Amino acid sequence: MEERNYTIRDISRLAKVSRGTVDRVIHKRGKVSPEAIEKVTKVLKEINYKPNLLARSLKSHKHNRIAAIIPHYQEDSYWQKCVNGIKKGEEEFKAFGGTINYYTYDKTKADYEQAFDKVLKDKPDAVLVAPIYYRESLPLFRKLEDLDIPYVLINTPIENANYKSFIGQDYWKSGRVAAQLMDLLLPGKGDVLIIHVEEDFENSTHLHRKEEGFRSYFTEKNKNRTIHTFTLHGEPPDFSPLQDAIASARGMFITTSKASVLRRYVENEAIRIVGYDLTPENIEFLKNGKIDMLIHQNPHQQAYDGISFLSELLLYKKEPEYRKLLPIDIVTSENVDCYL
Amino acid sequence: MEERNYTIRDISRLAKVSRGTVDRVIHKRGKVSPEAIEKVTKVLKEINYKPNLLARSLKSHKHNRIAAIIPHYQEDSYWQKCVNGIKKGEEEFKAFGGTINYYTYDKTKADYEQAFDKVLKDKPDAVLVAPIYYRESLPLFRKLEDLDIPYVLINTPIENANYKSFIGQDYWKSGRVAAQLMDLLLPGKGDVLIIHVEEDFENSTHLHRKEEGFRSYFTEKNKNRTIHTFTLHGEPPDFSPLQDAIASARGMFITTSKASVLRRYVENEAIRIVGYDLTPENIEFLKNGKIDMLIHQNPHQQAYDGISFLSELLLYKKEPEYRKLLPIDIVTSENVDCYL
DNA sequence: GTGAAAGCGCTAACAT
DNA sequence: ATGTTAGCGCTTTCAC
Repeated sequence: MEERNYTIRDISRLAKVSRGTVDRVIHKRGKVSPEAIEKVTKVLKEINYKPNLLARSLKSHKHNRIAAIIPHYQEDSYWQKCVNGIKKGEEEFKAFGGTINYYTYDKTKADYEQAFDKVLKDKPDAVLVAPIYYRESLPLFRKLEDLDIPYVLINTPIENANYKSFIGQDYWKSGRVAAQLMDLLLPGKGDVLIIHVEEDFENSTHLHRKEEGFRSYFTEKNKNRTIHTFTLHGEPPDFSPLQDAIASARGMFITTSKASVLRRYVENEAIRIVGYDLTPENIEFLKNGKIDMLIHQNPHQQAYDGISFLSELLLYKKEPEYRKLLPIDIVTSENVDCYL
Repeated sequence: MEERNYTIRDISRLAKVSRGTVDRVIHKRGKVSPEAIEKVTKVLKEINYKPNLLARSLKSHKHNRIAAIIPHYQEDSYWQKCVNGIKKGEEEFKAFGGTINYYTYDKTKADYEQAFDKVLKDKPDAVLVAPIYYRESLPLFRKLEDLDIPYVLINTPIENANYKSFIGQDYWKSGRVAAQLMDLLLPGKGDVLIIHVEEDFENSTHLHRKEEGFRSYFTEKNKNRTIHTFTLHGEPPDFSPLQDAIASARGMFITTSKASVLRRYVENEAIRIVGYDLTPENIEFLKNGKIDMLIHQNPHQQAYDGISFLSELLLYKKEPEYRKLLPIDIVTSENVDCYL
């Protein structure tokens, strides 16, 4: 039981080499004879050496800077929660001598690219990014890679990028979950609408995946429901495309956080609504029964995990999980409070 | 932006005293002249000093030991998950030079007390405990307090104890959630049974609270359903008390992890079942539709958080949250995978 | 009451 | 190729 942790000094004694050599072997910095390498690695294995991370990072104590690139959050409760998660991580990161700089972007591609450029100029030690634009992201990521700056993605996965970690949800599965809930809410039959409220729908792969998941559930279970898809644009959205379909529909699956907006538009009180995200208005409607179910994407946790991963990477050189898929939380009026 | 962190040395220079004096002031260890105290505190305020936690804990590197007191887990998937959570925390804790010792107890009070005694003899630096016995716990906790050993509770809250933190669920609320789900699963009418499978029901306050929450939902919503409660004993449980009620019941709420056991007993395939915990058999039945919904108590997270809290307390003297209530996760066949 | 100095474990620069 | 050593920031012991 008395398993004191071995130190570099212990290893050097056991392997009968100097501390410097041990360090060189551990970090593969070369200039070591094969025999020495062998002796040291042997000891390393035998004792199952775990370096003292505290000491390691104390030594290399440079003032680490993380850049966080996220959409403007002042008027957006989803991204506000994300910022809260970052702030929570920042607290801890600060105590170890780091800082986080925020680079927010207006929801336009140009602004996104501009924010990114600023980051590239500032050369931080690591980057956390919520990249809502797919196509535009890849070339920007390449630049980070050229500068050897590690980066972590949250919320939106971008394929073919060499990020250290992606933290978010399996969107296809979340669509399946939504379908199951809808099915439960509408026993028997009843038409359902899938509604995307998003300007740049083509470029929003995650919404496509939600829809695919949703439809796959009914296909697989051989439930024949009529399902129509609509994409709405504008702020506030132009509802006219819905006009005809809404009369016969008994349920709506809203793939963005706009469930409450649709709820206000639709007069039929009995229509069942499943949506995403715990925005204040969504919560209000959930509590008074006007929205039935919400799926929680946990922006707070995503951001916090992202910062944690990066701090551990910078401080202790600990490699993060490549993909962290957060659970697909089902939220009702009864359990909503514990997700806030 | 160039906010380098100040060090003790900086402060000593600014206040024109020695590093030792600065340290004595910071830690209020006395033997300092009033003038020195004043000079130092003034500087401290001006620069908003944040000690480098890394260095602090590197120095005071005593080999920290945490004791984990939990029920035997070899044949119990719930407590196995708890152990996994501890193990995950242990990984990190080890890297900072700590160890965790396990003290498991057979599900009897005597064994619980015995395990506790062993802990008291070993005098660890901190204790994580899952105290399934209410009445027996308090005097044992007092002994920890006498020894000034901080302890954290998971799973079961014990009132009037001076624990550093409780991590678990709001059981009353989880009963409410179960009720809402049951209501959704049984549109309109249908009798429901509440079933406790527990030897020492009287001493299990958390089960009472689940029942209260469950009933309160229906009362509050003015849904008049017939609800009967049964408590089963024995291993395997003696089902005879159920015999009469089961024929007319359309739903069962099982307050422990034994949903699958009841599922196997009841012949009526159509009966709706809401239970707790992701045991392998529960998961199997959930996936093939024989159980409808499960509530996840997240033992893994509870344990992990508990260890994290204690390590941070020991390493950095960081006080944990007094109560951390984990979300009441609703689990269905579609989202179960992301909770595993 | 105060200051000087050693040392926690690891890293990297500098000798050899 | 290998060994030695200074030093990261903090704490604590030991002189004074």
